[in-house]
Amino acid sequence: MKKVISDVGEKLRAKESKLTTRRELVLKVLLENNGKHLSAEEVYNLVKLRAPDVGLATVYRTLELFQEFDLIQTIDFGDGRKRYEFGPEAGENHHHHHLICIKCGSIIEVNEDLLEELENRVSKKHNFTVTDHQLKIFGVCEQCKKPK
Amino acid sequence: MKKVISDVGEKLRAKESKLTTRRELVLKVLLENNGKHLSAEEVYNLVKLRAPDVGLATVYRTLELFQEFDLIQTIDFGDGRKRYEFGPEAGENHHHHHLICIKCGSIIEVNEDLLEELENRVSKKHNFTVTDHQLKIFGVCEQCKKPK
DNA sequence: TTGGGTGCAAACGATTTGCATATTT
DNA sequence: AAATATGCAAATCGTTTGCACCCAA
Repeated sequence: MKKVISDVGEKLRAKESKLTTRRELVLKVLLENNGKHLSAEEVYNLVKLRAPDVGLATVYRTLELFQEFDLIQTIDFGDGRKRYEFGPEAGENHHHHHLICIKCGSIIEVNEDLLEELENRVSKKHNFTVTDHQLKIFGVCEQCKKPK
Repeated sequence: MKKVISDVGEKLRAKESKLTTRRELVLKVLLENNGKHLSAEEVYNLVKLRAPDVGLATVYRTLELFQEFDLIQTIDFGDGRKRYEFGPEAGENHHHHHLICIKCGSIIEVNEDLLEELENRVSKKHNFTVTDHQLKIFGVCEQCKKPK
């Protein structure tokens, strides 16, 4: 993790930005909760545990900054707030998808990427250069199917 | 279109709701602009042309009602507002996907659905019953690739 | 007449912004 | 010192809600 942080530091410095204590904390929180799809407020609360005087605005600004640097990705599960996750590893086409349970709201990550063929077809047909994609699959999860 | 409207009327009446003049106008606007992914405010403005005294709230309430009746679907292109579209034909698994140009923001609809195999795999693996899915493909559209 | 439907304005919740202050180099 | 970062509070923006009035069955 140290490596990630210093790498990020370099990236930021390259564009006259600083990796301040606050920003580093936001980054750590994101790293430590990788896969949890935190909302801005959740990040804020976690950061506040270690730096009780942070402002919510700083968290938002930091998240925006990280997005500009392609360090994090935002996802929208349709619950009215954006969620943030670290990665995907820069440049990689390392997509993962989400199963969203319409009963309990839980999110399951799926790491298979079977969209290549579809993408190829589509990009030929429409002369569209694909850079990214997002797939959300809605349904009912294992837990919610169990009879009680 | 008349048929659609009267069908909708029946559907609503079946659950002690009424297809009022206002609601019919909202429905017409949606039908006439099928494929345009209107936002609530856009619908509102179009309805206001024919009924200058509508309230924005009514439009929101109507859109919500139509959703409950599965008449329309909402999509979120990540621009901070929900967008609405008529269909898909009730019950059908008639999904279509969207190509979103990251330069000009235009949306291209794709009517192929090649996700079945992926869905099958995923639902077996996670014991997840799929009810719906949403695919957004980001990239650069034909227009935006043209040198000027 | 009775219950839903509607407009208006106020309320909301997530996010953004202005500004004066604090921090980093 | 110069420039960026930050906290706070106020502002925004899309959307929702409370309420008094309106309308259709």
